[in-house]
Amino acid sequence: MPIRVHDTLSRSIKPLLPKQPGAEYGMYCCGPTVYGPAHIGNFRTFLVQDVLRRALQLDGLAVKHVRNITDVDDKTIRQSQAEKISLKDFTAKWTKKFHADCDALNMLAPHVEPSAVEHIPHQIAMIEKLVAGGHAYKTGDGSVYFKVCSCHDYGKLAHLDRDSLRTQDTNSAGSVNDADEYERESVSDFALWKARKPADGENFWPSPWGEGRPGWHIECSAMSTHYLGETFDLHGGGIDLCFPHHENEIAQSECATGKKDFAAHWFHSAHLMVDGAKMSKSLGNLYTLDDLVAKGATPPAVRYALIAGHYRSQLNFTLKSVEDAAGAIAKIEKAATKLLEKCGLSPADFAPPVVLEKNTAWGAFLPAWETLCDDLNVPGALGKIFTALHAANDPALTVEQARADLSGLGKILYALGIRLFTAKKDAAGADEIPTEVAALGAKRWAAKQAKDFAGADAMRGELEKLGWKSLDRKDGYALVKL
RNA sequence: GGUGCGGUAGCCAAGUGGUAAGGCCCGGCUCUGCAAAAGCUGUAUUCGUCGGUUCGAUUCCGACCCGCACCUCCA
Repeated sequence: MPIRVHDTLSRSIKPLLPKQPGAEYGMYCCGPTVYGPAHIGNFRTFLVQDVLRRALQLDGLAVKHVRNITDVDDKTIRQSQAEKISLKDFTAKWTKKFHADCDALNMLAPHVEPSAVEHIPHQIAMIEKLVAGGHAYKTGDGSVYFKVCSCHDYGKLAHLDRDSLRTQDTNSAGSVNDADEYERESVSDFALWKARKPADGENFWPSPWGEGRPGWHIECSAMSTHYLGETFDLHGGGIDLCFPHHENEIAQSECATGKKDFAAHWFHSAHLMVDGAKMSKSLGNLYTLDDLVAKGATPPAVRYALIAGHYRSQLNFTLKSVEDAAGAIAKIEKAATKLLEKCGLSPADFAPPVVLEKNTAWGAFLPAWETLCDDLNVPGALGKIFTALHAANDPALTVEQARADLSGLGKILYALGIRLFTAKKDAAGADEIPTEVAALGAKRWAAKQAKDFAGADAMRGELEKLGWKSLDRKDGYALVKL
């Protein structure tokens, strides 16, 4: 059963299938502009794409995931100059940080991660095609603009009316769109190539139109078609990219190639809100992963919190949602541990996707998988996971059923990118029990066995002062850090 | 003004033309010397408001109220 998700172009839910059975499934996602640490809003989008990719792979598709790095624009240039380092060193630094955060959030690396700067020749080649085809023109300063009126179905993605576009003279920020200032023929025309300006410093490249740098939109068109072909399967990004970025990508790509189906499917995810408000620097609610970790959050819990809402709905992110997520993960771990015990396995054996027998079984987790396949309904799937987990706790469950359930759980958690038992591994070193604590624990246990409850309780108080507590069972106890 | 989305329990969040998944929190029970942990279990006569269609609507239609996003380089 193919995975079905919403397509922005047709405004409908469509199955995700390669053009021919067995063919590679090409998905292109607009990546980050590396001028600082990415914030959790960026990661929500990348995380949703990561879940989609994992699900597609689990469904048997040969996915080729391409996600670019935008490493030249006003912000990267301005910041690198401010720090007095080269653009290359500057963007390398933040690309590295981005990768580290992605790893922490358990995101699969894209198969190809092209840099915009390294693909300037491809961009120039595409611009040349557009100029030759009458879709672009050079202005007096050596810039090149895309001629929007040469593209008859411009606006088809965002469903915008071209006439209103051309007459619009202010943007949402209230600033005036002055066509004359840029020598543009129309305010809706956009830059393909930006002529070199003094403020660019050393950051310019040669082109048939003179020195300069590429416009933002052309980067993605050139890189996506270079790695995935002139028409490919799916293009994704945050909903804000729908217009103008994706609209412009469609226009320039289809005008350059002459083909009308640049991307077969447009996959957009809704924005993240923080504490009920739009994220913004001025509100001080623009969290990075490091910010959250500093507040005590763990990356797995952040991942869970960020994917726990449906991708087409705005998600209101709060610190409490991360705490709730940590509790939910712990609950899954407990139930998984029981299943593992039933099968005679240990948490160390659980590495999604769990390979048991042929690993084809879904067990009680089939409903969760089916829900995920239905427009990537992560919150619905999570609900079905917990329902299945309750059922799996039934003492009457056979080992055979437990193994099937474990296989299904491993697969659905793989799709969601939720790793279990990571905290224990990390804490193994940190939780080393100091000898005095161990001695005190043993003494308390002995007192308790001797029914000296007052003494035992007193020693429990001492343990707590040392930051430890004793979890007693019938046959023994375990010391854990508070 | 244009385009689009949403209002479901204390919080978060699915879903369906036939009388509301799940998570967090909270309550109860079991277990326990007491706790903790763990397991079980309980909590929306109700799904923004008002109409309409229907045997029946939270789910379809209309109106309204409220909130949100995008509208030229923000994921």
